[in-house]
Amino acid sequence: MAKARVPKRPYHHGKLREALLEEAERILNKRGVDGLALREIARRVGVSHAAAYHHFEDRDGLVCALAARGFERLASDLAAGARRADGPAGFDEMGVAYVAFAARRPGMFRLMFGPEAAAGRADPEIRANVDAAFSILLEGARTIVATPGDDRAVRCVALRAWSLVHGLASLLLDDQLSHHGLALRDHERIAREVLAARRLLL
Amino acid sequence: MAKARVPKRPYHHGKLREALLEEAERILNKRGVDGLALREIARRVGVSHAAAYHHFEDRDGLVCALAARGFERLASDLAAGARRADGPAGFDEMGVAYVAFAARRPGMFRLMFGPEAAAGRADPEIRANVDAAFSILLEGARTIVATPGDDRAVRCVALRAWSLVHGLASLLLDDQLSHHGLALRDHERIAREVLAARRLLL
DNA sequence: ACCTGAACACCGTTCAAGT
DNA sequence: ACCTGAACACCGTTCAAGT
Repeated sequence: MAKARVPKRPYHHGKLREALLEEAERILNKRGVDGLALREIARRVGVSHAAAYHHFEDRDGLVCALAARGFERLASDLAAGARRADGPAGFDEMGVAYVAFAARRPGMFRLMFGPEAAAGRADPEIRANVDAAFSILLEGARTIVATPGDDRAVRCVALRAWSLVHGLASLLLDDQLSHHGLALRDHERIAREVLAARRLLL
Repeated sequence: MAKARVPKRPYHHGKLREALLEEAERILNKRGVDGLALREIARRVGVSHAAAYHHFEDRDGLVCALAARGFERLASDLAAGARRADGPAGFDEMGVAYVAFAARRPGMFRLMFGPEAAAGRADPEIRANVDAAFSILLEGARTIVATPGDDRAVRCVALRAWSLVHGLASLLLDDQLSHHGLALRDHERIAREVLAARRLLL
């Protein structure tokens, strides 16, 4: 019998970057950004701890790459939300979708807006995804504003709406509301209640 | 000449807990929660790296103690804000004060609501301070609601207002708005603009 | 072009021992 | 009651060397 000559994994992984990001996201969902350790990710993917540095500048580089993916998904979730209803009601649905995104992916949500991804705010890949998400928000704001041509008014409404849902999502995730009988699991009902002030954002 | 017999610092520090917290806050303001290292804090206070464990259960314990101080200051800032104007306008001032607190102490603000202080949400010392801050918010909400006796309505307004200012503060700190011409340094003007929808929170 | 192992300078945490 | 030093098991990051 010939000895096992074929190594289980070839020296070159082939799609290590992808594999690292996927493993990272698994850990992110379970233990949050602070639980993300480059060495552990490499270990679990079955590669040396130094290998990751051929695909990311450093730990923050990987965090930024994750953030880029997050904003991509957020944009698509927001667009899907807007499609659930016509006109102004579609804007409410976007808000509900925003909070739902945070509730479904708390680790990712915190990572996207956290200080470790701050370096990536300038990165063109991330910027493009962030801008895409923001454009969807602007379009939504345009549908509820009295003068859709007034860009300043549209941006003001968008800022209020973003602040409102971002704050609600953050407070829910950070467990600040459960002592007032508002549980994370009821995020959809709570979001609708908070957004009932919609025409009041104007 | 007698040799220096009096040690610079006695074996027992006396108020080590205080000293550690103060040094921690200095670092917190400069480098954020992630920059907080128990060993470095001890080193700078001039004490062994294990000494801190006689005053805090672990690193999260120190973070929670910092959070308790933070909520105390937030409550006093909010109260001071409310005193700046009578009636409903006082509620706006509270919102401005909330955002100003975040802008002045970004590291502290993030720590207070971040995942590392999550363990402390149950701690009675922190709870008392959080509840004190929340009570001030509720009182403010009561002044702008049409039916101050309707507790449900008051809490709903409070939640909207809190979400709005918390979201705005977070987005400003996390540098999500600077690309839209909204700089952290203009936090007061921006907060007033966003809060101009006050009577619309109802 | 991509991956490895050893090395370095940090951490958090524990614990027996000192004052 | 409070503090120390050594020890352990982790990190992130770098770099010469391997394939």
